[in-house]
Amino acid sequence: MQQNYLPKDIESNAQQHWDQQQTFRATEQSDKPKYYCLSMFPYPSGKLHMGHVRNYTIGDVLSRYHRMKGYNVMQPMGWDAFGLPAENAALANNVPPAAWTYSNIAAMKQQLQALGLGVDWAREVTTCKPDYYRWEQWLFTRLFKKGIIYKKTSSVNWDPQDMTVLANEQVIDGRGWRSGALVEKRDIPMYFFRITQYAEELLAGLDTLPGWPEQVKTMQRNWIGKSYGVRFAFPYDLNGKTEKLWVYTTRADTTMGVTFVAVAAEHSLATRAAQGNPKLAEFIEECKRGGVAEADMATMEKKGMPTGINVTHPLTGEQVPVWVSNYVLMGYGEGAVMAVPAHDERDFGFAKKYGLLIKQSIAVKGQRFDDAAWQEWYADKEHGTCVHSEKYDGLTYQQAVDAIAADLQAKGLGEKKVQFRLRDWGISRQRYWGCPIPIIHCAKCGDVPMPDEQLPVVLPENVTITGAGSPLAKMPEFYQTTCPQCGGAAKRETDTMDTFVESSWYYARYTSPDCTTGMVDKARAQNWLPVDQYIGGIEHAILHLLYARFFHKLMCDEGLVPGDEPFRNLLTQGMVIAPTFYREGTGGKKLWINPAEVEVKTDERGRPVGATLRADGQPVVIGGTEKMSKSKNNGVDPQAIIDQYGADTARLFIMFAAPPDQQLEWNDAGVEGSARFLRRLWNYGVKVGNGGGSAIEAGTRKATRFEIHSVLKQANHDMAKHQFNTVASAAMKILNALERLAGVDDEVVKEGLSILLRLLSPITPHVSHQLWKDLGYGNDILAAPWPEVDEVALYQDEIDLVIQVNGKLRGNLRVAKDASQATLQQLALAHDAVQKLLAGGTAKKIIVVPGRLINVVI
RNA sequence: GCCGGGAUGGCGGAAUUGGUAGACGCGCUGGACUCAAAAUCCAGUGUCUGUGAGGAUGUGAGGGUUCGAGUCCCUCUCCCGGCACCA
Repeated sequence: MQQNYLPKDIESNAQQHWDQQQTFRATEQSDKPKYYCLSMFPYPSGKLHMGHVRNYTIGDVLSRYHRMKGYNVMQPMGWDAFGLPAENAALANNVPPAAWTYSNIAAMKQQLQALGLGVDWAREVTTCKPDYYRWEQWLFTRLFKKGIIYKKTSSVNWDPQDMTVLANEQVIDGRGWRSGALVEKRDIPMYFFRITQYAEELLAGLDTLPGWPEQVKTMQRNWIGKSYGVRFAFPYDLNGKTEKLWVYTTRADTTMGVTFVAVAAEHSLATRAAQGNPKLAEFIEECKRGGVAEADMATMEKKGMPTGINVTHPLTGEQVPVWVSNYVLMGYGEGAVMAVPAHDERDFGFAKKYGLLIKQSIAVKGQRFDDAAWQEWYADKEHGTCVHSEKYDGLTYQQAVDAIAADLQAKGLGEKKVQFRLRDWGISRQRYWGCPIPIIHCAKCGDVPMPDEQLPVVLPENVTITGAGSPLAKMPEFYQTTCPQCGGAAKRETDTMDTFVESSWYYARYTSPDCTTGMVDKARAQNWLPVDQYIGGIEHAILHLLYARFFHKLMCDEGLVPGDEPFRNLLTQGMVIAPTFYREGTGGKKLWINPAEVEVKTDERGRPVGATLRADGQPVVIGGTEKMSKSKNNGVDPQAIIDQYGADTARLFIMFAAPPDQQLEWNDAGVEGSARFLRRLWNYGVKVGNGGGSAIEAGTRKATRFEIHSVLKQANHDMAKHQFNTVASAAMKILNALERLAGVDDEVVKEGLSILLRLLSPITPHVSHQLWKDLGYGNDILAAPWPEVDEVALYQDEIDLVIQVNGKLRGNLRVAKDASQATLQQLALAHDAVQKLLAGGTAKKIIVVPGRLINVVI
């Protein structure tokens, strides 16, 4: 046995052992229950970051823990390989996206393997390879024929200088990130998944997922946004014909308070009104400026302009003006809203700004409307009743909605309607590095899906990226083709798919990554699905997880996968954040400095008082602590830690630092502490191996066993709830307890160390593996059972109780375990501290919490 | 703006879910070992006050419920994530 802790040797030995034994190859032939443990696959950016280390360590801890608990574990890994950064890298370094991606994959795979993850690499999936995306294209054609995929126009960010479509991320303060030109909205044709058809199912499915965090389910529910309302029309006259302006509202009870109607700038009525109204046309143009991101739209100053068109209120017959406004979104409902300034905060603000009429139609307990400022109760639908609403006066919310909906229906002008906030999923991207959309445009036959036998449509990999439009659109050899239906000349679609499509079904492909006859091999998919544990960043709470759930339902409809939901249990990990440092450059521009190059000075209490750059010893400014990012240069490279301390230290630190679902602040100092613990563990192992020391006395042995099993009990509880930081702390407590013992030649040491090594092995598998073998516990710790608590060791006949007076701690009391309430009350009253505070008086009340405390109220 | 989270010593965090606030670790202070340093080991470490035993105070701010609140309720502040083309 090595005298010193040498992580490099230990780790390569352990990894070799797992390789040779093919320990992590997962097979379907097993009599154990299956456990499919999946971490969100990485985008191959080139280097592992701390978020990856955290994500994959969590997954590996759960995998190894379940393996020891007797499960047949499958933990796969792959690459979310298509995406925008590859095109950006191509622009910056003049490397084809494919070459860049493949070399990143090779580098990251090596890093992941160095972490010692128990991954079945035989199941590796790479989404940019035709053997993967051909099945995505296959599903696309199926869904296109079924009508689940359809085509319509939609708004994108347009850079008028670079003549290219920009991602929201590439729009900075309303300008293109490279050109600096003001971005415009532009309507282009795109393919959409009809996810709204599954809205009800996606919503209901959330109730079948007790293993998901409540916050994620709440976010998804709100995102789907089911609302019960009324869709109705304001009739108006157009060239002698009666037209209808449709709106949707969840507050039909306030219909009598409508004073205007607002439509989105893209609404057909706005377009029509702008003809012959240059000012309005100009305003609509102005609304088209800026990007399409909702956060920007919603924080914009609310602006509007009258159309000059009046419509008829369907109940009162009054004329109400129609306004165009930037606060109405074309994508939701009808792209038009009835405005009730008295009972909607946004309408109120708008009406105040433009001097529009405000008409109260609801009152809570007779309260009078005051149009000077917005009051909470204006929008109170629980307690309000209709006022100034003619025949509806006195009705409550539900009564008024029912009555008004019925009247509108009788007039043929509306009806109750369930509406979803969820929009159909647009998947066309005007980019190169993505999965080609398998459609051929034929002048005669229209949009023709590729026949199965012609799939895949292979993406050419040797291209030059210019930043202006997709290279595919400039490659006749790619787009010139013939129509599969009529055989005439036709043009291949040059848009690619949203990369969310690839990440929506990879979890299923892992079950049979080699399948050449379909998306998945049904038998193997049936064996492994659903995923038992999914682990990934909280930032994926809505989009990715919703799309993957949607895809599972689509694949289920194709008979490919079992069940309704893909992920039984979900663990959302918090982000890794780090301090930022900078210096002011010319013009106040901040030059960000990596934490690794900075020396932080602290005072004698350890408080940071300043920081200097190691290179020149001159001060730098300490910025905030933020999400690790390239732009703030505060990313910490995990490789440096693995190289210096080994993978076990890196894994232990990241697990010990915080519970997995919590945000984690990176701090190098803690790494040192984790390394120190593993060194201590190793040294203790060496000491036990050598044997010796004084004999352990029976009382000490009993107390130590009590301590170890108490800690184990808590640790097992924490493990079950995925609180790995306290599991690590439990391991430290056990080592502390063992080190306090005078000798090592004792059963309690053998037992304690065996518990400690097994408890630690999911977190620090290499050192645990080596010590387990070296100390003769067995050949492979992974084959050992998970340690269980010996309840006998936990038996005590006396316990400590806390004595409180008026809820404040005043003393302790050692009592027999089964002492009666009366005895305890008596003992408490007799306690010195209680006597002193009672000062001869009597206690008002004595509260006994069994096994915990006695509170004397005086 | 909307939706979802979070805030506990100098720092990361713990608290058996309403019952001893600060486990475990980092840092810091003092000591041992050493020619010295590193490493290691021992002791101390929320704040204020007191020579001391002790006392007071303390979980973002303010209020409330309770014998008892970090935990429950109300109001507020700040920070973080998402907002449909970053992944």
